[in-house]
Amino acid sequence: MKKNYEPKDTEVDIYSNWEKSGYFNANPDENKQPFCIMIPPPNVTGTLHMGHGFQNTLMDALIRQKRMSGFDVLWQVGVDHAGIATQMVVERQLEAEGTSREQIGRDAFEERVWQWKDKSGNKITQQLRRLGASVDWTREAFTMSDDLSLAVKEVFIKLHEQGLIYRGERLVNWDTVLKTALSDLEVSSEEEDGNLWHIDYRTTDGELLTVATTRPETLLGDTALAVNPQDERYVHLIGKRAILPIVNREIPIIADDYVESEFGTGCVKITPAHDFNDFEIGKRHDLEIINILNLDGSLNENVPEKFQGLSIDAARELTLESLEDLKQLRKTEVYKVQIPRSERSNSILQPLLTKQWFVDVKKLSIEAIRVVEQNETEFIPKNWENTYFNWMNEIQDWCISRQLWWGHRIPAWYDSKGEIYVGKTEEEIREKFDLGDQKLTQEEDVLDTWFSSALWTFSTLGWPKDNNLLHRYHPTSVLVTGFDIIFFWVARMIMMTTHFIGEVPFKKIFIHGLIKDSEGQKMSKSKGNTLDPLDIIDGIDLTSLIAKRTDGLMQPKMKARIEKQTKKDFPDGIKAYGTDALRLTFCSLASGGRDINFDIKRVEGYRNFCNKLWNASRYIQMNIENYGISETESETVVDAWINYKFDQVLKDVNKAFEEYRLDLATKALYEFIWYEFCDWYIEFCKISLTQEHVNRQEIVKSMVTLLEKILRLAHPIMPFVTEEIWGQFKKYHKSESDSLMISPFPVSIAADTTAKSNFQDIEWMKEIITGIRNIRGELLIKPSTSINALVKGEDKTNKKRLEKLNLYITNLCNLSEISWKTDASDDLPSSVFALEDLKVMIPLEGLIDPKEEKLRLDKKLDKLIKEKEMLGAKLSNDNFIKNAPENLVSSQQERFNVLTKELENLQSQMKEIQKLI
RNA sequence: GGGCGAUUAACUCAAUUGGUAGAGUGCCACCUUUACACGGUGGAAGUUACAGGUUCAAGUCCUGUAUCGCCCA
Repeated sequence: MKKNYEPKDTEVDIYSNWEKSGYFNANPDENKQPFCIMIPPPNVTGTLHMGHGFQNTLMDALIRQKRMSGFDVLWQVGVDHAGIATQMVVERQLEAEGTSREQIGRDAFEERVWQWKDKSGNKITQQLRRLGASVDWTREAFTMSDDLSLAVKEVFIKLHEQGLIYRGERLVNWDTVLKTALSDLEVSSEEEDGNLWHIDYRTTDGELLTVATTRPETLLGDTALAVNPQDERYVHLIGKRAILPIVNREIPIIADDYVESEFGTGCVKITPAHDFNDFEIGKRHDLEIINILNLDGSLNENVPEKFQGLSIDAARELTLESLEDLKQLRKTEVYKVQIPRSERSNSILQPLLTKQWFVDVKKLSIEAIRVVEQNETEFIPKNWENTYFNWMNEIQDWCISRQLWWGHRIPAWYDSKGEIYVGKTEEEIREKFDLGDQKLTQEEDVLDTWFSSALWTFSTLGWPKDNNLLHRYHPTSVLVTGFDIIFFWVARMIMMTTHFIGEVPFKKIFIHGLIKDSEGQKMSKSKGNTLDPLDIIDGIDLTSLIAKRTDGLMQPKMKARIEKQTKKDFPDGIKAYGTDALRLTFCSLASGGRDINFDIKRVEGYRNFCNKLWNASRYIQMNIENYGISETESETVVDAWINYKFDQVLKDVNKAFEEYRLDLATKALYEFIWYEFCDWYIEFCKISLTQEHVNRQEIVKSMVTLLEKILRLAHPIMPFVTEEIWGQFKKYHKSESDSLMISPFPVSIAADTTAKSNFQDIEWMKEIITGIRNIRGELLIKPSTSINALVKGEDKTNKKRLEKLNLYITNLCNLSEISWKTDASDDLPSSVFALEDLKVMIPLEGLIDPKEEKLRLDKKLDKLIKEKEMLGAKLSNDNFIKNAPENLVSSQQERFNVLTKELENLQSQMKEIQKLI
């Protein structure tokens, strides 16, 4: 074994061995209980980011723990087709070739997308392999595959038959660059600098009123002015008519509660065709809806001629100029405005009235609410169900059509009169509706990618085909996802699945937080603070990291800032920490909070931890080489102690997995491996192995057996280093498995009373050792100086313990001798510490300066006296005795007695010390 | 405007039904001891944002304030 663990040497090979051996694959025929997780499908265009890394690490840990615990595990993998994103990628390619999708046509374009997918669409799945994700690659799914498309078609047609899908004219978020409707998820609304313009209107009676707006150009499509009905300034105007400037159209003045009197002038313009709120007001007051935009965002024929064909920006300028000329622009106020932008094209989105397809989700939501209310599916942590209910109770119809060429084309046909027919194929429709050979044209639109994702849990299992695996893996065991897509995905899966399958898609919903940078900022390309999980695994130098972060920025001016920040945060780039260190970090951060500030220093700590485990193993291996290994294990007090401890940790880890608290599982592992296994157990073994009379080979065997158990326990969270070590020890532990990842997870064994008493003996010894080391450390006694120690006390068990464990104590504290003081003579002036009724003394003997010892003792005494006072107050409080649980009272009383004894011992020694000063 | 969440050591995070606050990193001292300096031993460091309240007992429950963040309108 190398002196340091080098993840690079092993990880890729280990993974490909696992994959080749078929260990990841589900085995539905086996007589095992099923456990199933559906991966939240990443975009086919995507590359692995920290969120993926985090999420997939959690899933993989859960999956591996279940697999080792004897479940038939299915971790379903796959990607979604990412309508817009993918289309944009291929369009950019075409542009580079000097052509366009319009030029090559729809069929050829689709062909090109498939070509792109085959060639470049598997980047993220390759990256998942680097994380160690043990997904079943043989079942990899794709939302545009034939099987999944079949499910999409089936669902669409059924919903349409049931009257739950309709086509209608509604306002949608319209991207004027990409010329398509967008989902709410693709809209990012941020505050930007803008203006609030105050515009004068006149009523038909000649009265003046001023309206404030952030979008003056939309007045060309206004069909009303509105005020709050309670607003006394305007109450007399309600019902009158005003003249729209520039256009000179007469519009009504209406009253609506929506209007806030405090906003602007308290009088607002209403543009039902281009504002979501105004649209609702328009419906309430039966207002005319005038659409003034073309699909590309230019102004259409519904505006005065000089505005026609202008862009929105140009129209705004001309509107303001015209108002100025008319002397109707009263003032311009600087104002912060929420601007909704397309995450795809970064263009400002326009609410636009277009014909779209919608799902009437209100009816689907009833059952979806019930199953969560009645805990048929359960959010972890529980409080996320509030978010879910809030959204469900105010649910809006879901716009599922997109004006794209990449996606599931809507299975609807129109005849020449515009009648709609929905069905699987044109032939089927002709027959079903007896349409003869009249001309039919298929709907051009495709479906929202989320529509196919909503079917993910059952479409990937083979629905609607008969020979599907739903009976085995559905409902799936748990969904692992971020809270940001509870609406877009989780809620929609629950609706679709309860409606079509009649059961919930998953029994548990494990919601995790979002990874932010170490300062709590959201990671984003434009901020230049992203981290690539693979860079943490493989390492990256500063220059490359800066290049990566500043490449292809939307705002080039950020470059200098990003460069500076990156130099500050990562002055030496990022070291290669390996996958296990990253996974440990992710798991340790999975505590249920909603923001996770990722600090690279935590990774370093866990990298060191991997190395620690590696080196402990290396030490054991050296002993095998030195002494050989027996078939039987030693059964010493040390073995009993560590096995007892291991069992406790195993219980903690199991509990943590049950409760989805991987942070606690990680913590338990870390503390056990480092602080018990390495710091104590191996140190004890070192000492045992120096003894001539012991059976060294048996001790070595014990070490190997324990190590192998530890590797099995730790494997789900740190799979690579454990598998590597396990493999190196295979010929010694002789496990029947071919691989650690398919070995059984450790099982708890009931400890007997001897084991418990042995356990307590060692715990007692650890305190003695720590106490002596504490004196050595604080009084700066050189490690190389051998000293004497005396122990005095009444308890006979302690005397026996000391005799039994003398060897360990003397070695680990570098004592020449530790002896039980039996005679009644006065104690020598000593440095001392107290453990219950014991007094452990290190005689000064010119070794220790009494003044130093007095200082040290003063500090200890202070602490103990304070604690004793506190306890005393508590115990003399009748209310405490009366109300507190009995076991607490007795334990506090016990602690009080111990303190009293310890203080006595320390104080008597203090007197001796003071004589010397 | 409505809802939700956060505020704990210098930094990043823990703390099981209320029972005397713990890790990692960093810091200080000592140690180059044949597993590991990606290490060992010891140490310092917190008025748990603030102000009230409930309770024998509050980081934990309640009310209010401040700051920050997210979602919805």
